[in-house]
Amino acid sequence: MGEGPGSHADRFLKARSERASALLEDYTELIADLTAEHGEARLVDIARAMGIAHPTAAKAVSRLKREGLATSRPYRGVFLTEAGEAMAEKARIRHQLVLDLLLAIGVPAEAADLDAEGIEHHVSDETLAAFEAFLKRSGG
Amino acid sequence: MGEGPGSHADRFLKARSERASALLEDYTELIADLTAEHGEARLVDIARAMGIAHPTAAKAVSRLKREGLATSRPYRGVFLTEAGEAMAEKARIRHQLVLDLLLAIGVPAEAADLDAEGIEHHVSDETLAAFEAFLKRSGG
DNA sequence: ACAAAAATGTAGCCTTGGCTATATCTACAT
DNA sequence: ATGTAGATATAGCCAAGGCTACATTTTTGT
Repeated sequence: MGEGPGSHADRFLKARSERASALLEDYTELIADLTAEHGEARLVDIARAMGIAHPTAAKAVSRLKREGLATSRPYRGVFLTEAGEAMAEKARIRHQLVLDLLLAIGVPAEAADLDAEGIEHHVSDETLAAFEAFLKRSGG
Repeated sequence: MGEGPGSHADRFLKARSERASALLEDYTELIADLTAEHGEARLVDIARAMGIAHPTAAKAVSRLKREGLATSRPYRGVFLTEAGEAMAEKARIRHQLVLDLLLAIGVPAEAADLDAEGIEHHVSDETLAAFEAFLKRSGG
C-alpha cells in the first residue's frame, strides 16, 4: 500500500514525540513563572504547582539539567539556562495564543483555561500562524 | 495563597490523566479502522500503523484486554468490546470535529491533519460543544 | 546557640511504553 | 506434506515519571 506521508504512523510518531517534550515545556514554563514571582524557583513550589511529590520534581529537575535547560546547586533554587528561558518563552506565547483562540471561538473561560494546557503542546508552528491570522481577522 | 480551582496543579493533573488515556484511545480508534477495512485487526497491522515494534503492540493489546476494551485469542486478530467500540466512536467524532474546526479556522489541510491527532485528546466536552456551535455558526 | 521545622537529597519500588532477540505457531507454496 | 515465510508470543532490557520512606541540610524561632 505505501501510505506515504500523512499516514497513521506519521501522525502517531509526531504525537508521541510531542507528549515526550510536553513535560519539559511545562516545567520550564512553570520555573519561569515562579522565578518572575519570587526571584527563584524552589523545589517545593515546583512540586506543589505541578501537583506532584517533591522527589518527582527533583528527578524532573535532574532531567532539565541533563538536557541543558536548567541549573541548580544543592539545597538551592532552580534557574533556567538560556535554552530553558527560550523554551519557556515559546511555551508561554503558544499557551496564550491557544487560550485566546479558544476564547475567540466561544469556549467558556474555565474550560478554555483547562484545555489550553493540554492542547498547546500539539500545535505546530503552521497551525499557530493560522491561529494568529484568525485572531487578527476576527479581532479587528 | 490557596489558589483554589483552576490552579496550576489542577491543569497539570488534567493534562496528565489525558496523556495517560490518549494511547488507549488511539489504539481503539485504530483497531476500529482496521476492522472496518479488513474485517479484523492483526497485530502486525496495528504495529505498522502506529509506527512501533510488534512486541510493543502486543503489550498494548494486553492492556486493552485488561481494561476490558478488546478481546483476542492466541495467534488471532484483535477485536473491540462494546466499551472499546464506544471509546473508538467517541474518539472518531472528536477527531473529526477537531479537524473540521482547524480547517474552518484556516489551518492548512496537512498541518490540520497532523495536529488534530495530538489535540483531540485534550478537548473537553464543553470545548467540543463550543467547536460544534462555532462550525454551525460559520458554516451556514 | 540550639532545637524544631522546613526543604532538599537519596534509595528503592511500581507502571507504562519503547526496544531487540528468540521461540513458537500458522499459513502458504511447491 | 513438508519446508519456509510470516505472524504472534515471550523474555529481558531501558528510560520516564509517578510514589513512599528515610537521611541530611538549611532555616527559623526562642
